[in-house]
Amino acid sequence: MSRDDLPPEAGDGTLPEATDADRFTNARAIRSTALFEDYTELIADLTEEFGEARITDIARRLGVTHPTANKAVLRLKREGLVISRPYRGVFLTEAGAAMARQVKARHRLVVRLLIAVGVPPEAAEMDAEGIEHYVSETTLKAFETYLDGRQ
Amino acid sequence: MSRDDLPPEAGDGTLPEATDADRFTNARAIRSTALFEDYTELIADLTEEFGEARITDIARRLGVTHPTANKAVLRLKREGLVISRPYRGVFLTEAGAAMARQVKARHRLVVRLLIAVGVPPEAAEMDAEGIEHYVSETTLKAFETYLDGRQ
DNA sequence: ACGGAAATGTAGCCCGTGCTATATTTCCAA
DNA sequence: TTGGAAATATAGCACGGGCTACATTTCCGT
Ligand SMILES: [Mn+2]
Ligand SMILES: [Mn+2]
Ligand SMILES: [Mn+2]
Ligand SMILES: [Mn+2]
Repeated sequence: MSRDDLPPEAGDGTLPEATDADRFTNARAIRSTALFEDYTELIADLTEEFGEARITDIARRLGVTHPTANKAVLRLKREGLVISRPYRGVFLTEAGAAMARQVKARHRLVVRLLIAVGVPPEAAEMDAEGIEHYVSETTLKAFETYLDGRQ
Repeated sequence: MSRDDLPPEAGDGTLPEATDADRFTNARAIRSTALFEDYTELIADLTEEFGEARITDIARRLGVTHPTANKAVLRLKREGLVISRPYRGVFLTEAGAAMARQVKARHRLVVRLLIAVGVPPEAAEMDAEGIEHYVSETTLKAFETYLDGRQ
């Protein structure tokens, strides 16, 4: 039952295959940023709609309590993604706005692709909320190419 | 700046749209089961390869330390997904095996679809590790239909 | 102008998911 | 057979991300 011989890399000179651990490690790394992505995207939406993003509105749209949203905003602030003053609205920094733009683009593209392969729009919108965070640049490019190529 | 008038449901008799909060709540729920899904799938793989799933092998394949894997196995045990005796291997219960089968099928289907729309296999495999957990039954069905329909 | 309602902030709890350090057990080779 | 290496278990720390309860501040209608 020896399994010490699982190839950590190929014996020859070739690049090692992306190992299982790489995949899982990648997924864990993404998981830790997914929440920030959802927050920045949402704050961008609210700011566009109302001129500011209030804690209460953020919390309601996310389906969490406001203390939860408040804590998350503190983390966002710590990471330099938003600015805010006590008892006032939350606003994206340039870094936050950049993240929001990128995430929103990914979100839309994922929804479009899902619909293009036959997923009902409702389900596409629902599933995309999770999927969007795990779609790499490479895959995004492929989605674009696919969508362009079909008319 | 009044936003108390955001429609919680449509004024008429129609079903309320899946609201933003629903989407995020759904994604949060899935996030909390994704780890179990990866573990059961991996334990099934190791069991098939070696006749048992050892903590060390689980940890190495996931790219975490063995105390982390050990703790996770305790949670899996608590949820009735695995059985194990101290200092021995880990084995799936019927429920765990069922989860593993379902997750593996989803994993493969997601990879196949990504490749079918032009994603390079390497990237497909990488991204699928995260995406797989967020694909609903409805979307899975659509993937199957799409893949069948293209020859 | 002010009093109550709404919004925001904070404290403190729970549990998950990672880690390091250390103890214990099992296994294998000499 | 036994001693050391490998595997496993456990303790304890950190932090994320959820909650409730309560304090504070802001806002608005009378
Ligand atoms: Mn999302
Ligand atoms: Mn999104
Ligand atoms: Mn996975
Ligand atoms: Mn998988």
